Amino acid sequence: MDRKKLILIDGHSIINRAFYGIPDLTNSEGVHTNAIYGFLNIMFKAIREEKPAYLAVAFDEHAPTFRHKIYEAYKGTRKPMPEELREQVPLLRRVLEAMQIPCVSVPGLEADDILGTLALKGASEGLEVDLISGDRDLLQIAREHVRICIPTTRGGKTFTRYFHEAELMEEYHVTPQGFIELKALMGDTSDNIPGVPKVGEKTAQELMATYGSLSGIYEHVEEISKKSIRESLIANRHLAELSLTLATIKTDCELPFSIDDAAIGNLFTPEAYELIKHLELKSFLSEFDEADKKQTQVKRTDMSVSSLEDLQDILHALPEEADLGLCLLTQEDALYGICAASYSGEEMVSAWLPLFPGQEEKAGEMLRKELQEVSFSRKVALCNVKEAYPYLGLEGNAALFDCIIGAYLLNPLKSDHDAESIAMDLLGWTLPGRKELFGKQSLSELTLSGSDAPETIARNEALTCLRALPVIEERLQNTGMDGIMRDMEMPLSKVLYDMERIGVPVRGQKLADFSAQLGLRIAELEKQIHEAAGEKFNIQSPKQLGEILFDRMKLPGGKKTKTGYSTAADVLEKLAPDVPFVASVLEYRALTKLKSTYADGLPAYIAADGRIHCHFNQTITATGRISSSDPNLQNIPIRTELGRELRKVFTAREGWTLVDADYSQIELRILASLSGDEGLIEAYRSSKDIHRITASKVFGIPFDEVTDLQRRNAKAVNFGIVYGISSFGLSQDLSITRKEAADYIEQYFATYPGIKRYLDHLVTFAKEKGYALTLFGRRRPVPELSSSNFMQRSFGERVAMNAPIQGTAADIMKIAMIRVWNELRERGLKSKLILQVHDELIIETAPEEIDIVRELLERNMKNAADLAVVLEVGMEQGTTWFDAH
DNA sequence: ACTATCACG
DNA sequence: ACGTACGTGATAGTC
Repeated sequence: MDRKKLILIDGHSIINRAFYGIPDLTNSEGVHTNAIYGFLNIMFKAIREEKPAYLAVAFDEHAPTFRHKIYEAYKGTRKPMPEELREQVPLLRRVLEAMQIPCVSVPGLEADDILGTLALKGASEGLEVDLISGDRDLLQIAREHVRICIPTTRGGKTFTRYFHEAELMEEYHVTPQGFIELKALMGDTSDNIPGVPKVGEKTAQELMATYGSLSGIYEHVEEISKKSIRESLIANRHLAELSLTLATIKTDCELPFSIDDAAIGNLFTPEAYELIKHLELKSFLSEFDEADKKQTQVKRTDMSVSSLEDLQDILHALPEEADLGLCLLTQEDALYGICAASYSGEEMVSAWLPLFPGQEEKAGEMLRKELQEVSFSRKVALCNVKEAYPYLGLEGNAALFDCIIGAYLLNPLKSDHDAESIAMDLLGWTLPGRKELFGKQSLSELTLSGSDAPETIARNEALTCLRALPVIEERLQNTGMDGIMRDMEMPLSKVLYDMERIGVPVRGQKLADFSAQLGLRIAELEKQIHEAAGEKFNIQSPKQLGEILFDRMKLPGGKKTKTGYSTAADVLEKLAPDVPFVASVLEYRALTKLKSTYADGLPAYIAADGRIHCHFNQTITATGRISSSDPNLQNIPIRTELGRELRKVFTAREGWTLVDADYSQIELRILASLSGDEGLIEAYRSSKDIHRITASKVFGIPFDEVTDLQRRNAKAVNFGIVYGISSFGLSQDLSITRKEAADYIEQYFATYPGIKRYLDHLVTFAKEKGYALTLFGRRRPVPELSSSNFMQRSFGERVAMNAPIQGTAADIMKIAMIRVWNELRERGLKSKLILQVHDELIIETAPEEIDIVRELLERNMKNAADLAVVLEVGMEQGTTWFDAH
């Protein structure tokens, strides 16, 4: 006979996990909801999978409690609960109550003890018990009919590890009782368990493995070979015994609660619906709504296809207007399979075709023919469209829709977007992710072993795209971002793909020469530094360097970070003028940075064609900028003379030229235009040096009498404004007092009152709406604005001021890139866009096209937006990037 | 896996 | 009183 299931949840442990595992979420009133969201996710997942008859959640009476606070000598080291989490606990309890799920808490009892007691009670009453906790302490409760479930949340995805006695034995080589004794030996500062001094994790495990139990260890204590361990064990026997008591979870508490009270009734009550709706946890509402519920359970048919021809027939037979979900399963430029999903009446159908090496070409041909070369427009939804372009091509009539990009636009704060998180967030589907299904195996390994994981992933991804497409489209429309998706991001994805494909030409030999040259100087410096210090140490270790500088050499200015002294450049620079040693360290730092990151780091990325094909990431930044990685070509040195030398290795192909165009002060010009401040707009119309004009106006002196220092200060204020000015930040940058910085800012705002009005408006707007907007309607949520924490809130205010400016600049550059790229193609030019560095574009240009390219670059960049001020573009050219910028 | 540092806009 | 400029990615050291 099957035993019924009881699920017990460790309330505080799981809500903590959820809080730290899920990015900040708020409803439109600013109530934080990420922990509630994560908790409910874990709970619903368990309910779906285990179909329990009973469910209860245990809480400590006062959060956070310190376990065993009777033992005063060992003060707790647990951090206090952040306000953003604290406020969610009572809300969660209300939701649970509304769902008629009992929350058990008893004054004077730890949640652990309640859970232990209930688990054993449930098991003895004939139930199968699942105990869900993020806390490994509960592992000691594992036994027959009691399973410990530990969920892990990463980037919004949740998976669970299950522990019976066997798994415990496998991982820790102990029984549940042994687990308590293990912990008693090694101690646990977060639970205030002292443990035996000198015995850490390793020793404790060895001892337990050898003697089997704590009493076994003490029976044979004289046999322990390590003297220090043996003596500590003997001397601290009382601590071991105390720790054992402290580490043991009670299983025999008197509880005013019986298992019957945990019987699951109707979870989906109207009260719970209202609460969840108010919290705007929309993905859970579908659990409530019967109609929605049916919709997510649309019938699906999985077709297996054995040849490209068969797949082609299926695609060919589809109605012309039918939208598609598509997954091209790729890894490292190889195609492992194709899955297409569509509707057949009310039903969803997915067709999966595994592929073998060598079939790429034919597969691409077929896909282009059936999906792209059609004479009507159909929507094809997929994930990571850049990876599909090699097969689908850049031409084509079907409207490609990248769900990942759509999901990014809807929430650019989320760390990584993938099909599984889209399925969860937008469809309420709980799907296994690649990490779970693939483990550490590659696609080629999985294919060889005949695993069905690739098929599962591909089908789920294609179906998710098919179903998520209308949801994302609707949300983009509701948020006014459908235009950005269609006219900016999707076209841009082609441009970025093409730039990645073409790559950037790099001279490997020059890098090697530069590396050798740096190596010589680094060796000299290293010798010099070690001699001056009087001992050899690792200069690259902030810890060791800090000790030498501030403990041994007694230099002023110690302490800054949590871990110890700060040895950051701005700290050292204040010491450098007086201390040659410090100057050497700074030079050493600069040179090793150049060597390791660039001179030695870049060659690994040079492909067989002599070029670097970096990734231009379209779904990373909070503001809408592109980022570059593997390698990052957007942070190649320029600010120092030596670093700048590196740019000489970026050399156009034989006979060609790099044409480099950059926007001049684009962010400040955007600020002038968006704020409508007449002073700043007029300043730009006069087309004189903007920082000098600002200095002249702010300090009230004639333009020609502005000193270099005054100009530099004005420039710093201009920058500061764009970052969301604060007197502290400015004072740091200029090495002046906060008061002086505040005076500058006040003067600045008096000079340009429109700027002040505009920045205030941006903060008010973001506070009201919960997000910041660019000129083109791109959103950035700013949940920090409703934080009760001053620091966080101030950060939110700066973000509210910066995001529209930085984001609008990013939008304008994206428009320019699309136009430049299109024109290059339409005119059949050979020259190629190869690099973007936020306000700079580089085109590798054929000799006969230089004039054409210069003209079209400048025109398209200038006209990308119609602002109240001109978008000035600077233009240079040269054989190398050094000469062209 | 996390922190400190530093390269760029 | 709080302790910071905005946005990224790579490397080395530390735990």
